[in-house]
Amino acid sequence: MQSRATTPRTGRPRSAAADAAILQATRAALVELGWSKLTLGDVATRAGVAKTTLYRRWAGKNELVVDAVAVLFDELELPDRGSLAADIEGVVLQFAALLNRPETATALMAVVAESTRDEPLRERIRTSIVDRQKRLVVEGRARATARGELPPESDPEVAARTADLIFDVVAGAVVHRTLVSAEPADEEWVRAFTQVLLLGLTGTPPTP
Amino acid sequence: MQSRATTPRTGRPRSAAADAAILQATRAALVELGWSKLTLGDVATRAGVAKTTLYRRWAGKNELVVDAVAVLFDELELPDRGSLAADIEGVVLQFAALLNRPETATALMAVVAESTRDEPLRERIRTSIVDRQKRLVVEGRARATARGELPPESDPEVAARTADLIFDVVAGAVVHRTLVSAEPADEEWVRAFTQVLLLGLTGTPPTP
Amino acid sequence: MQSRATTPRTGRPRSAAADAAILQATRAALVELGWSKLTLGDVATRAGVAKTTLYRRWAGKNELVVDAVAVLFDELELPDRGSLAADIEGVVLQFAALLNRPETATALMAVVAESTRDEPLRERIRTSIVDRQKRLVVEGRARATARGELPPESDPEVAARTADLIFDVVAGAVVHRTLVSAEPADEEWVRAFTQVLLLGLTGTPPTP
Amino acid sequence: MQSRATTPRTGRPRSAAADAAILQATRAALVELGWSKLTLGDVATRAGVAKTTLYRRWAGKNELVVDAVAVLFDELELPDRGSLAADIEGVVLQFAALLNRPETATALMAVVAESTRDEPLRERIRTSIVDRQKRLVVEGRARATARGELPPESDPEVAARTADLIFDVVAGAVVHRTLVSAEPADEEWVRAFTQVLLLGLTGTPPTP
DNA sequence: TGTTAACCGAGACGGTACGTCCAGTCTTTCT
DNA sequence: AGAAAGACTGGACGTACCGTCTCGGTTAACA
Repeated sequence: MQSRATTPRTGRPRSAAADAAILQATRAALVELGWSKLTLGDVATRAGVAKTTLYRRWAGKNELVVDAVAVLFDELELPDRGSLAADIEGVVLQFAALLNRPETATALMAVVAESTRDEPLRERIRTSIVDRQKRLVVEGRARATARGELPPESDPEVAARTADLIFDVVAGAVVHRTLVSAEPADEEWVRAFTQVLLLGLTGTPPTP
Repeated sequence: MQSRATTPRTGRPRSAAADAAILQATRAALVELGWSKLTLGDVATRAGVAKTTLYRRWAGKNELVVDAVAVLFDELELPDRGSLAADIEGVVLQFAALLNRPETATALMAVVAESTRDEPLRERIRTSIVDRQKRLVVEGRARATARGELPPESDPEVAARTADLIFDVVAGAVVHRTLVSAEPADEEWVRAFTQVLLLGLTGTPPTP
Repeated sequence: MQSRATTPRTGRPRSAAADAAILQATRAALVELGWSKLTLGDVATRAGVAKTTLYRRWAGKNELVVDAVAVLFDELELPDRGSLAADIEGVVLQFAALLNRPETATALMAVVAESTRDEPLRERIRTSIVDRQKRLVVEGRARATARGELPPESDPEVAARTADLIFDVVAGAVVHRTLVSAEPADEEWVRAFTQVLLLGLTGTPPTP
Repeated sequence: MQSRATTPRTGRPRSAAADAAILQATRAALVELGWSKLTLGDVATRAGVAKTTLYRRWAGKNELVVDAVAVLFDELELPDRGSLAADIEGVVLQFAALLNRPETATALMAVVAESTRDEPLRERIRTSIVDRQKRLVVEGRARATARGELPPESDPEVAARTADLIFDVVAGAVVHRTLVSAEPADEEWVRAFTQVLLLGLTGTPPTP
């Protein structure tokens, strides 16, 4: 979040409680107001903190919101449901549920929009949110390989490229369905999507 | 754009040139400044128009930008390239090129973000942009059916659902690749993506 | 106050009522809070006016206060009391009373302090306040000359220099007595001061 | 660093050098920035001292500036120039020169302005600056009496009142001339002023 | 062919939020 | 216990836009 390299040894240390309170207040404000009506002054007030304290730690609204929202994405898990199809369905449903929370979808899209003009912000999004979730793809793939559902991939570069592709397809489809088409990513849709995806990856339809 | 039902029978009619100038100026401002730094006062100045004139025609920044950007999406075409795989690759590349234009990506994401809190805006996006592009899916499907690449679908509801799914997968994947992963949707990626998609839809890999 | 030369012919004209309300509110705030605790935001609120309106008309606190206070100095008069001594005593007492009003003394000194670093402000003070009051000296002198109490002065430059000197002595003494020495400029003090001044100017003590 | 022999047995003693450095830095900042742009943080930095140290010794900006400026006024002297007129001219010129120094005029006026709302500050100004300079009047008067230029005054209360009046007239006139009228108190003006003052006090014009 | 109503430009209006700066206090470590 | 460093709360600053509201001045359809 902040640089740990520069170790200021003197002076009053920054309040760790303030950080937590600010991120908490940011999420609360996102829920109530949405991205565009969220103001840093209001966040500061909610957190019981002066505006300057907030600006000392984050460069602006975008950076703050990325940090506030990032932690929510770490909740995603990949419980072993016995088959690749079931695993995919499970994680996609979790992801859809996450995007339906009022603080995530609007914030994520807005920040992504800003990031098209702001390279450091894009980098922050990538490291704080995106790359962290690729673990789900890698893990699911490993599990399916162990089960014999997928052939092992020896070339690591091909494996990485495939993982990226899967990630973009899965995350993109869910986001688009939820936000742009504005239709629910419910169980029925998830099942249909999983079937297409699995068939596309393995050439064989999932066995129910 | 505006209601034509109420027919003002007297008085000076609105300048048609102003509309075009404003939309043009909006796109120019988007290119230069991006969504978040675009101001309506600036757009008005660029268009050589009073702010009042602008507000008389659009409710706000979001609505204006949707209209300004919508027309760009109508440029997408589906030239007959002889096979379903080639058709898909062609349109996906067009879409990727469109998202790489500086005025589209940032504007689209920002407006989508706003729309999560603004039902009329969501509706406007859907009618002005999203639904208009589903024609590409429907047309491509019909062409592939005629070629015998896809079996005919008798149930119109199933057809619609499948079209929606394809649309979300295609559009979502390209958007996510371009904006979130921030990697180019180049020919190599498009070929890999098309292969997965086609296999997922037909159970058979595309024949080169 | 503002330039009358540039006559903007288009656009909504500035509200004349706003000007009056702002100056009125400024004086009220000076009475309650004094110079240093007066804030432009508070003045705007009191005047029922937006902060921007205030900044559109005045460059800052200093300029506003000069304008707000200047009008008070125009209340000074020189009633004919029959003799030069009585006239001087009368106007000095008025001046002392004016400086005892809570909105004047603190504001005037603060603005003068600022003006030592701000030439345009100094000019504004001079034209809005100082020079306007020299009329009292000139008028009193003319009246005394007509009465035969003072010899006529033919050289206008000498007359001007003498008027300036008298003005500095009178205004300076009263201000210093009131603000720096912080003693009241009461009738007794004024009488003693007038006696010294008159003797200094004419060589003859005032006749009671 | 070694403690000196006189070091108290407990606690670190206050640095005497810090006091001098702070006052020095205050004067330097006044010269560069003027009263209104002088900040205590900046003074502390210039003095190589922590803000805490500064606040431990002075209550605020006003008190600090009074102390920083007071010492300059002690430079005023009353060298014996042989006649009352010459003595007055000498001290008035000194005073005018002092007020022309950039750190004095602005600071003095600002502090006086504040003092109209701050009784302790007024008291501090009086004891630190004003009353200390009345010695000049008293001394000059005694010298003139010894020379026979002024009659001896037996009643001490009358003497005090007269001294106060002279002080207000002299200081006030010079200050007003310099700061408000913003004209130089040069030799010509001082001579004219002295002539009026002396005639006012003695009934006889000064003998050149 | 003149009315006339809706349009147009310009720009001031009341607001809201911004991001910065400074005052004055507090907390930490070092001397 | 005092000092340096620097984070803290709180509040005003002056700016930028927002979306609305007068103004004076067109302009095209109707009478």
